[in-house]
This record gives sequence, structure tokens and C-alpha cells, in this order.
Amino acid sequence: MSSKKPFYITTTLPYVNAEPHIGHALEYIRADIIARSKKLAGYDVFFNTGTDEHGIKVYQKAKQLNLDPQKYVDQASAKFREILPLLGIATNVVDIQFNFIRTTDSNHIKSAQAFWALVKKNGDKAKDGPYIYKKNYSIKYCVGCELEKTESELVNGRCSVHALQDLEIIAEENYFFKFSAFQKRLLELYADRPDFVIPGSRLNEIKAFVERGLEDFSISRLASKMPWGVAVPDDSDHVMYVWFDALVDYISAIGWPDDVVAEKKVSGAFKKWWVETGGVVQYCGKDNLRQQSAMWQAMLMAAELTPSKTIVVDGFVTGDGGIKMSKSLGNVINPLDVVKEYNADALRYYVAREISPFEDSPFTLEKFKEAYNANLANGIGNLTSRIMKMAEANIKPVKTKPTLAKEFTDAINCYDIKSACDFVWSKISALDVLIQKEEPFKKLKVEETKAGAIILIEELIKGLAEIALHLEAILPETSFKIQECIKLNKSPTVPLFMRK
RNA sequence: CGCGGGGUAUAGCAACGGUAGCUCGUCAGGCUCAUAACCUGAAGAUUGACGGUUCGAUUCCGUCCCCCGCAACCA
Repeated sequence: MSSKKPFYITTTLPYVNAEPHIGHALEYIRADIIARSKKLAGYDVFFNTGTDEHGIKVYQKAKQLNLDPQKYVDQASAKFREILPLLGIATNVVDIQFNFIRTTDSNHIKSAQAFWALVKKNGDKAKDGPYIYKKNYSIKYCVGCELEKTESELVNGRCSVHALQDLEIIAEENYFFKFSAFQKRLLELYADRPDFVIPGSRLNEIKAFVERGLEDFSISRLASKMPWGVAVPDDSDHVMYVWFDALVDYISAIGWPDDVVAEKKVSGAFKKWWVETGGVVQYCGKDNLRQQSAMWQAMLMAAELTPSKTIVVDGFVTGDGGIKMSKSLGNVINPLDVVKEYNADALRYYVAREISPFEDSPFTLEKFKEAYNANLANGIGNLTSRIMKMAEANIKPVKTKPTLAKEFTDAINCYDIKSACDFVWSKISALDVLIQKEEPFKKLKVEETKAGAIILIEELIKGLAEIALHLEAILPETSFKIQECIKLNKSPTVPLFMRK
């Protein structure tokens, strides 16, 4: 049994209706950098991600393709699972327990049903309950799309694809969650924990939203119309609508509720990853702020579980000039294309340092190339070559024991990945300056100064090793290569990053 | 009066009640260990507009203009 402190981080589960895109890559990479940094800082890390696979869009899509829904989601989920190693995500790293959950996994389904049943039970005896109740609900249905439409999908109250057809209003009786009962407790949570949502501007946003008043939301659909979902406990006419299904993954992933029974024992996974960590750190896009920081937290309260630890909210990746990426504008970046042309670390670098940790940022191939040449090829790549060349020819292998810098861990603790990178690159720049100032390459040629030059080169190696240590979190592959060079006292056989 | 973010050098960003910084690009010089790389220096900004508070405002307050998201199931 490890004595290390546990740390639990998760991404939002992407809905498999769409193909993996740059936003998913961004979130994976960010969460991965935090996970690896925590590992470096001595934590035992649980890293969760996966896919959200139920619901009408997936069901319809499978029907269109004439596929069994399960077959369809198997394929769709695999696409997400497969890109993870290509992005350098820690699917197989010591001290990082990686988990890929699918909402169609049988243990997740069991967990979601148990969660529903628990919330129902708690609500039925609560003063402000019931928490789950039935109510008539009218959905807007587009006959052309054969799909239910949400308000945000409508243009002038009509389907954007079938604007000439009137939407059908279909009333059905659904289960609702009594979100409104949790307004006060949510506001208390936000007030008590100023770091609950990062960045602070997003905390203000969700606070303002909750203060305006909450509407109960629908949490089931009629199975007769849409069978592709988790069955509601004790009512086979209904399946769960996304919330009580997908959001529960953050606890089903760590063994809830099975391990709650075992919570009295020390070894329960839920106890370790939820109770001892103070909850999960959740990455999400800014469009998911409400779901993660309000709805899910209210659900946890209803289940009498402690809230998440922190919600870290990403901005969006945009095209040039802050314009939304879209196929018609041709400014969509496919992360796999970037990885193919450069490599995973190059993409990770760009995501970590050139894209704002919390605000929208543009991503263009021009900017990418510029940043790549300046900071990877000319920066860390070139620095490694110049130091190792001198080392290889003049010194014996140096043993180093670099330590993690406080500036770095401080930045990571604030989820400020960009600042953490800035720190590392300031070290890179400092070594370049030092070499120029001290000119060991000149001193080597003169007998009287040679000894001093050798000491200096050993110092440079130590500096490089320190950089490599920090890069384990950001550019794991590159870090490994640098550490190998240092160990073997050899300059890289091929440049770490070829100039483009 | 729905909510939020933003407007700073060519571009992308940072900062802050007290000399407005960084990266890319441009120009000049240096170096030769290194991937035409690296180092030093220079040019380049009435900090969106107008008012207010202040000894002092890019920063705080007010009004306005412009851009961009969100507005209950898109990272």
C-alpha cells in the first residue's frame, strides 16, 4: 500500500456523436499535464476520461447507419480511446492510474441506477424533497430531423435545417430533478470555496447564474421513443436522460457505490480517491460550466456526497482572429494532422504555452509553426544539442538529481500551465545566455581555462537535467530523450525538433 | 435593462494606483559549442472614446463605441 497522497483528475466525457477535435485534445493534454505534474510532485494519481454514449443523437445516428447502437458506440468510443496515446496521454505511466470509462459499461450503468435510487430515497424523506418527481414536459421535435431540438439549436424558433417545417410540440411525462432545492447550498459552496471554480471569472458567472434562480431539469425520456439509455430504477417506461447517467461517471469510475459499503474499511477506492483527495478535479469547456459546477454539485448534495474539489474551465480554441472554427470557413484544425506533421510533444507545447489556460485562444498552423521553430527547434532542441556536443567531447557522464522548482509547482497548483511553462523556458533561455557569456567552447581550447570550462559544462548538464525533469509533465517524450542523452553523455543522433 | 469575456507596438499576449513588459516579425552588431541556430542592442504604444476620483489612472468609478462567446444537455 502506497503512502503517497492521492490526487484525482478527470476530463469531461465527450459525447461520441462528434469526431474527436482540437478541443478534446486540449482538454486531454491539460489534464494530462496536471496529472503528470502531480505525479512528479509525489502524488499517487488517478486520471479518468472516457466517453458519453447514450441519448437520442447517438441512437438516431446508429439508425441512420443501420447499425446496432452498441456497435456504433463501440466504434465511436474507440476513436476517442485511440487518440490518447497519440497525444502522449499517460495511459501507461507508473503512479498514474489511468481509467477510460464508457457510460455503456455495466458497472457504470449499475452505479448510475444506484445514484438515482439514492437521490430518490434521500429526497423522499427530505423536507425540501422529493428530489425526483414526475412532471409533464414538452419537447420541441423536428419531423425533418426526426430529432428533439434544444432551444440553442433553434434559429428564430425553428429548426435551422428544416426552417419551413413547423416544430412539433410533444408533451410527455418525465422525471425531473429538483435542482431548485439546492440554490442556497450551491451559493454557500461558492462562497466557502473561492477556488472551487477556476478561473475566478467563471466562478462569478456561475454564482450569478445560480442567484438568478434555478429551474428543475428533466432527467428521463420515454423508453418507447428513445430506448438508448440507462433504465430508470423501478420504472422500465423511462430511461435516464444524460445528467444522471453521464455525470455520475466521476464516481462510478472510482468504484461508487460498491466501495461505499467498504468505506468503513481503509482500502475502499472511493474513500481513497474521493474522500481523501477532497474530491475530483474536473476539467471542462466553458460551455459545460453549469453542468459541472452547479447541476452535478447539486446532484452530489442530493446524494449526500461531498462536492468535487475543483472545476477548471477551459476557453475555446478558435480560428485566426478569434473566429469560431467551422468547416465552411476551412479553419478547422485536426489535432491528428498536427501530430502527424510534427509530433505529440509539439502539439502539447502549443496547447500548454501558446494557448491561454482559461481564455479563448486562436490556433493557426502559421502560429503553430512559428512557436515550434522558436521554442522547440531553436529553444530546447538546439540547447540540448549544443550542451551535449560539448559534454560528449569533453566530460564524463554526470549524475544528477534535479528537484522540482517551487515556481513550477505553485503554477501547477493554480492550474496555470502557461506560467509553469514560462518558468521552464526561462531556464532554457538562461542556459543559452550563460553559454554565450562564459564561452566554454573558447575556454576549452586554452590549457589554463580548460578545467573551468569542464566544470561549467557539468553545470550546464545539471541545468539541462533540471529542465528535463520539469518537461516530464509537459513534453514527456522529449524529456525522456534528453534524459537518455545525459545518461549516455551523447548528443542526440537526430535533432530533437527538426526545424520546419 | 438576460449573463459573461475582451479592446495595450505589425501581429499574438502580459502587467499594474507610481519608468507600460514579453514572444514573433523588422533593423544593427556579436559569437562559432549548437538545428542558418545562440547572445547583445535598437526602432516601434496619446493602453477603444469621453468624463470622474487621485499628487499621480493603462489600472478604480461612470457613460458610450466596437468585437466575441453564452442564453439549460458542443471541450
